[in-house]
Amino acid sequence: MSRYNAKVAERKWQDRWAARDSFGTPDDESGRPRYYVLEMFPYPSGRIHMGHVRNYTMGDVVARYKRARGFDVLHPMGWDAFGMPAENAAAERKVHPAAWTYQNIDTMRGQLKSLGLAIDWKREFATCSPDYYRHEQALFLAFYEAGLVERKKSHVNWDPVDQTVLANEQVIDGRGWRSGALVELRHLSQWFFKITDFADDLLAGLDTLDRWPDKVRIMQRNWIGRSEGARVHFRITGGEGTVEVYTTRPDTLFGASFCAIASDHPLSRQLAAGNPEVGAFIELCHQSGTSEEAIETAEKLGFDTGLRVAHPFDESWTLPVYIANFVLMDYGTGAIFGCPAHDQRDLDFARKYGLPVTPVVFPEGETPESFSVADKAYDGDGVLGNSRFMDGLAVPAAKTRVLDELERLGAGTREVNYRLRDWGASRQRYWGCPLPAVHCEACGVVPVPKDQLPVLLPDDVTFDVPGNPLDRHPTWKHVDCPSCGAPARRETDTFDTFVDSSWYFLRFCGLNPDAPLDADAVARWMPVDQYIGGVEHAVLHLLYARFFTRALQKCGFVSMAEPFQGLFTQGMVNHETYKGPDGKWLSPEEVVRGEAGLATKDGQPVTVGRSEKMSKSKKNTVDPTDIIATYGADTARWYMLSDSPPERDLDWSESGIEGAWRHSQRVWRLVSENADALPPADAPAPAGLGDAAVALRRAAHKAVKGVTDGIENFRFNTAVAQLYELTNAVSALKPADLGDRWALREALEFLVRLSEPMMPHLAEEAWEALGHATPLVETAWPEADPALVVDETVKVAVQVNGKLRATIDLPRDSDREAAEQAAFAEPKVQQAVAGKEIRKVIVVPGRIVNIVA
RNA sequence: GCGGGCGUGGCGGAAUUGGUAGACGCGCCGGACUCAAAAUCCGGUUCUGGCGACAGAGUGUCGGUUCGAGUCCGACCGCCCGCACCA
Repeated sequence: MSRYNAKVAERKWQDRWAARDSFGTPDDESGRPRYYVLEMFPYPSGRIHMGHVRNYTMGDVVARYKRARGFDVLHPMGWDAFGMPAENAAAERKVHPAAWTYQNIDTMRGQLKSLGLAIDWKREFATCSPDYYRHEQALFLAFYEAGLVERKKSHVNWDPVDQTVLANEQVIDGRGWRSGALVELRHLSQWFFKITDFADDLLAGLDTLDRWPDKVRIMQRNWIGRSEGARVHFRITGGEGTVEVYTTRPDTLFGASFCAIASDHPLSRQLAAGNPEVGAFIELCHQSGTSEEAIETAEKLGFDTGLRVAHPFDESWTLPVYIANFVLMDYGTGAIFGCPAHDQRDLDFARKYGLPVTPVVFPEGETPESFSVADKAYDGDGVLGNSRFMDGLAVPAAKTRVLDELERLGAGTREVNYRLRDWGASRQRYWGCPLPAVHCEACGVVPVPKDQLPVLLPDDVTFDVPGNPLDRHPTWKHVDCPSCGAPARRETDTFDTFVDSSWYFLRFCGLNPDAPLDADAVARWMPVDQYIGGVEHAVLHLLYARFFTRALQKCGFVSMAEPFQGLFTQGMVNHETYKGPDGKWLSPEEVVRGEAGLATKDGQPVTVGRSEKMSKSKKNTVDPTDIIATYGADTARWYMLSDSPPERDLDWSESGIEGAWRHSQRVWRLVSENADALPPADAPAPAGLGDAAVALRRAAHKAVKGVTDGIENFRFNTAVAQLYELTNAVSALKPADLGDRWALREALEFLVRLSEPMMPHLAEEAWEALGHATPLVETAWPEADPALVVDETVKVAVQVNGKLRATIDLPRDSDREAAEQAAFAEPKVQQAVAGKEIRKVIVVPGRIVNIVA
């Protein structure tokens, strides 16, 4: 018997699959059902990490399984290749972003191929290739014509020292990551996709996505954030104009004690012009960075403008107007009214600035006399009080009433509002798809005509100074206006990389050289049947891709609105963290397992931290290449699927991977030890199988059902457990006669066939050893015999007052009476009910008998 | 801060969706084989008490619904993810 040599066998089968084009995409009308499985394509960061291995292994299991079930499968791979890290590398290491990116792609392609993935590599592309992004530019022009593109001002993080726009992740505690300077908020004209045009449709579409995780749908629903409320006009007293306030709680208007406007509200800016103190406060507000998180967690600050506004229902009641750092200009009208009694943030604000707190909603049993608010706002249901015409009404009725009243008086209107903002899609960076537009003094903004595409990125750029290399390129931006021919300036913004990933799944259907999409191919393959990726993309990427598909539908490119029929979000790969005596992080290779626990190689004690996402900064990474070199791809794949449920985080452990490796060796041993003694591959079942043979057959057919169900339901860990059980059953049988050996062949063949999606190379090698000339990838999935899947007898639990007292074996179809009788016959049961009155007997056939005494 | 999720033996987890909690794997303990070790094979392994048969407790915490709760409801605690220029 030979030991299984993973290195040799994996190479052999990868070559053989490639030679047979085993994973090519059938593009003819085969009549077979089609299945499109896609994993989120990777950013070519340098090397693959375990998260990639997990993601692509899961997709590969689905792809191989569906192929075995007779589907034509599309399973492609590409590269999300534009983005900031390439520019950072360019600045730090003087390597061109393109060179860096393509080098990384080569490395990572090699690593992925070593995993033996069932991918059609002929469809590979990188989004940074002009062959891809020229089509993206064409799509942009179509969107522009369809009115889905808009230019408007929005704010960015500006680093005043580096003179550059910062991404949110480059802002640390309100300072630029390189310069350390306090960031400023700047307004720039930017390009937007009008995703808000589709807000209602994106919301409604969620209800049709029944193969998406509920949590993702809930997150998207909350992100879109549709709310029904009111726009209320607060007239400025002793001056001109109104403050327009959006609220979802107009019922609490009589509890108002102030109004607050955003720091970049037009009124704030107007006031700043005449008052340097206001200007200084606004500047203070702008020093936290633009992220919502930074704004929301910053200390709540307000500035009393001295302005007062009249209450919409009482001219004589005036409220102060504050500028507040927690009011967002992007949401609603950029102004709120504060009702401290019923909103925690307003309450904190009111306490800080000494503003009145008047409760107007009272929980059941409370009255305006009995109820007061101390340091906790009341945001529950109740009945209105202190509220004039709303007194005595419940909250929903009060809302209707106050809206009617506002509209009657012309003091406000009903308004539906969305939290969702338009998609700001332009970036002041080099390594992205150039935005095909020209700025002309006479004609304004002019899109680049279709026949002048692509707008190519210039190669000769430098990264020695911060800022956008396109902007300071000596010649690139100087062009003639496509409209009037006068000298003009090319747009130097590039696309947000989310644009690239919003249509790549459509491009995979068919690489049409002449157009962005191949309509027939898209119709054939879309929508994606199963999309797999991390939850971190639950909102942005997935929402943008849904928007893009709708926009493409509107422009006539595709016929469907929803790109991803099934979605699965997998967990991260974690690893323990280690620290040496000096408090510095240690990598797993630097740590050895000694007698007294973990230590460094020179005997220093090691502190073991909890398991966290693998990251370079904590040095708790494990390189897949090392694992594949040591154990083989199959073992790595198997471990990725075993133990942890796919949606949950997986803890990488050395002993776990060794367990997986032992299993692969065990399967190989069982096959190679038995192969010679087995009856031929297609021998008919001999008559009169013994008990052991029948028992093994039952185990084998149950495994077929269990593994099939596990894969279908994305419960790969339970599928793996089924295969372990089958392996145990196979190794338990010591064949005594031909019948045993026949059953052994069946069980071994099932084991190998069912293992193929998880460990394809070993399965192929074992299949060949079992005497098969046709590779497994061309062999159908087995069918379980229903008669062998169910047992003849079932174990039924007998409880007395909910406590387990006995278990009884009963024929599968026993009725209630038989179960009850057998239960009472048990001595333990007799003992437990002795001297008690039987009040009730609950029988769940095949499950449980519960005697209530 | 807001939104979403998760929590079960020493560890990763399973539990036909309200019906025997702990499948399967890891680790550990004991045994076989071996001069020895590795590898492999067999047995045991939730906790507490007991030599034992057995008894009791037990799914983050507290409470509730039910004949019956890991599963449903309420409150709390802890951890993780996202927050619009990271991808």
